[in-house]
Amino acid sequence: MTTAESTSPESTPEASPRDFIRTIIAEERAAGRHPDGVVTRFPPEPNGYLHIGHAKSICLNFGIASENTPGRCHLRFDDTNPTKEDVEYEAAIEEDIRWLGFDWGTHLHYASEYFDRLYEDACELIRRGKAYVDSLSAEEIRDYRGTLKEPGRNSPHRDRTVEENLDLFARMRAGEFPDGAHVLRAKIDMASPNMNMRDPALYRIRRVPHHRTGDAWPIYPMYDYAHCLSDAYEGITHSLCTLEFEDHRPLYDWILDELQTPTHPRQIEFARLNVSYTVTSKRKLLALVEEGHVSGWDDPRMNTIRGLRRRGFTPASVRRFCERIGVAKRDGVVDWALLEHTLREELNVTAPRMMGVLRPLKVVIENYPEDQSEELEAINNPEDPAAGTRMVPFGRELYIEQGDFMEDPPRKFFRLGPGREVRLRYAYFITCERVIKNDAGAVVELRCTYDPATRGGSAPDGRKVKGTLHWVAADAALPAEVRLYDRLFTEENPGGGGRDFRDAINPDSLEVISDARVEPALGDARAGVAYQFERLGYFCLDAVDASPEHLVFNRTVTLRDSWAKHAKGGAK
RNA sequence: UGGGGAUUGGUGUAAUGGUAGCACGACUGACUCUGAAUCAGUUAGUAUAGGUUCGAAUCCUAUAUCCCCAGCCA
Repeated sequence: MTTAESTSPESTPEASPRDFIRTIIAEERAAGRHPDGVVTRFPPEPNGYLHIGHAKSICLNFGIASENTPGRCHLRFDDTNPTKEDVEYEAAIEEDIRWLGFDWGTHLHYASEYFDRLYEDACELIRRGKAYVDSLSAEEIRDYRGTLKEPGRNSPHRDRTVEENLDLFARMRAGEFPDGAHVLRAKIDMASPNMNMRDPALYRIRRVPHHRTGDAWPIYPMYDYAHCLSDAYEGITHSLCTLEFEDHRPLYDWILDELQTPTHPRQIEFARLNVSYTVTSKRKLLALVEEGHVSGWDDPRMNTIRGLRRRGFTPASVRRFCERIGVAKRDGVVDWALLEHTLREELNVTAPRMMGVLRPLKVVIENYPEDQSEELEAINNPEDPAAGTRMVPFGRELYIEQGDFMEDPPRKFFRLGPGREVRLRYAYFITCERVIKNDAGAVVELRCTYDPATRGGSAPDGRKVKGTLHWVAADAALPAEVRLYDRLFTEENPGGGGRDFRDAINPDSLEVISDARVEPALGDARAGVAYQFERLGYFCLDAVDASPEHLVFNRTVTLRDSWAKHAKGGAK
């Protein structure tokens, strides 16, 4: 249903395409192509968990499909190698994609569901004289392939007759041969400058059960053969993949052309996502898990979708991030800070404010009546009046942040110090009168006075204080464990320059604070909900380790902190 | 001269022969009951060398640099 393209100037149907792929598609559609809609696919191999890099591809494929009605995006598991894959990963992958906010409807597919069809098409290729069974060993095939600069040589088995090939291939399929005895190869050109065209393998013998097809097959198709045909079978119009497959496109097209498939999807390549201070390679991610550098695939420091989720990132912030980074063909590294930015951007307007003290320093208000306590009203979210207010208990004994007091403060320090007056947020102005230290000379308690007239946080006489501190009432506050996460690597490109990425692992990527105190309202915190601990950052209840008796909060991301920068100076 | 791809501020990304723009970051300042947010501003770019043109990030020529390819992995 091609819409009549109006040439009238007022017809600006949609925003212009955001990237070169969308531009290509828009041009094709303007030319009347894809009348039945644009069909894309996300084709993970079920051999690992999804990470932030996959999120880019997911957002791209599902995004383009939804923008090009009546488009659709399939989820297809590329399960052609049973020695590496497992159902365990499939459920996790589906869950992660759904969490990100995408839906493939009824289009859940598996390359393995096409095994019969793929086999028939392979026979057809043989009949057309375009494929042959080779009986060279793997080493011999490698040897015959030549090198990047030298052409390969034809296999001695290259000229077997169609009948002979058909018979051998049928017997491969029947399970007559051991692994490695034969391989089905495309007959293309052993002298091609493109290594992928030097008679690539199409099928190999693998006498292992497949997690979906069981013992039905002793032979399995290779990626290059299965992928393009799966795309064609499903009516995919655009097969979007990463740059390293650019060299495979001639083969992708060759197979579809030789088989004269009814449709011929267009493969378009784009640059994979790299994010600074992280790794996005299955091998490295797996090593982090298996070698115990992290607690698992969902460790909040991992850039896996599950890791980000447990850490407290939101689906919308990840999607927004993927929009911001764009899609192009240039290899690059995106700042991790951009992901943090999109997260803060969202959480700032959605997250309820709370108060929590990470490193408690006791404060006694000497002129506050013994045995008195009260509740003070606090705003839940200044960015969202509809979020309302809550009551926070206050008393004679409080905890403030150790870092909010300095015995000998520098000029620009706005917080508490001997003789200084500050505001306790939503409570009172207090003045530090005395400092109590332990035998080691460490400050363990502050004796302060408060001004009853400043109840609520403002002074009737109009006097100002420079600093406002967060606090909790000593007896009403809840104990909590808080996990402070920092980047997992100390280098922008871990393992760059040929070094081992393990050498760049940040030994301080996790700091556990076991005796933090949080305001009582946090006792009702639920996993998956982000809270802003005022002046500290965004936190969420840990979905795995927290319980009603033992609160555990993950710090998702800190608030921007211009004081910390100023104070640290040139520190790293 | 194996083949393929890429090159725009610190980072990512627009501009397809006509004002090099946007975002992140960094830095200033204003405001502030979060040193947050918000607001205002500053910073900084077409890899190099030629050429075509009234005019070049864009077209042409050469050069440089980086990435990918020699799995019976995807």
